[in-house]
Amino acid sequence: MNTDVSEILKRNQLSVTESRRRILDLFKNNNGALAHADIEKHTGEQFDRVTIYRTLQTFVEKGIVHTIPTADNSVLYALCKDDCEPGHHHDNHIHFICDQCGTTYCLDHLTIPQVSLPHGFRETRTDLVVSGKCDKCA
Amino acid sequence: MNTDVSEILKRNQLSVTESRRRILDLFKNNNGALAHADIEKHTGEQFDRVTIYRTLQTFVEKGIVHTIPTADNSVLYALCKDDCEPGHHHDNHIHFICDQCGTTYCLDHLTIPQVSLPHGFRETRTDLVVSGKCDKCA
DNA sequence: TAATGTTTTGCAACAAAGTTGCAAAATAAA
DNA sequence: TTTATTTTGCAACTTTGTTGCAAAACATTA
Repeated sequence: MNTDVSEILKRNQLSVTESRRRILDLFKNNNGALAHADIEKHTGEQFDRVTIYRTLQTFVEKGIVHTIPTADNSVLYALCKDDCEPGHHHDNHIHFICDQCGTTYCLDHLTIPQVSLPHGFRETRTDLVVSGKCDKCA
Repeated sequence: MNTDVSEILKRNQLSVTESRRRILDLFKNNNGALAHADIEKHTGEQFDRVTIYRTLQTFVEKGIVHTIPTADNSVLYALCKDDCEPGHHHDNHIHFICDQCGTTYCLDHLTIPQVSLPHGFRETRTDLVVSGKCDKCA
């Protein structure tokens, strides 16, 4: 599985470092969104805060992960599907955040409906985030 | 117009103070969303940062303003329509944020479409935020 | 309108989140 | 293996938000 993540890094012209491998692995083995703090914990505080910030930023730029805006204003990151490219995300799916357990779900099968904007407005990104209680907490 | 905002404050069982009047007045005369920093500037740094935080929090609790989650993870606040009640917002409209000028529009006439969640998931809040270029910047 | 009780404000101190510059270490290329 | 490039970790800093508490502002009643 480490070979797996190494491949992804190489495909994105990134040098394969331990922090990048570990963090990307975390996303692969965790189908949900992760906050900066989650990553810090799950990696056993092995990496510097700054390194994690920079790694996440790099991943977003390369289209490996995308950010999710939340109502309580914390940044979440989740893996992109394969059709994302550097600088151009295609993550037009709906996100669900459970208020109780905090888990964030990428509802890949639910696409964001087309919004007909007023005249002259041009869309570049749309986020649809639902919060409430997930099936485990309801 | 100050009578106007005083009325709103009283209606919500809030004592009428200068900061509350000034900040609510700002929202009334600015049909768009405001960030904490905007309010600080527009009030000429007359009020303490803490006061502004607390005032905004109070307004959100009372259903006078609502928050808007943004992709770049800054909190925005906008006036609620009249049908909002304490602890229960009805701001199910779409928000548009212009990447260029930073203005946030409440697209009141565009309602958020119903999302059919997976079995067992219960919705309490839905945010749909579109970003791009507004009619003035496009 | 003056006196009283309650609420709100501003200050200080703190906590959390994120950024930047730079030398040392790790990775890639030769 | 050596050299060049990239990434990391540290330190210091900025920005954003929170909390406790005394002083000031507000609301209430007489």
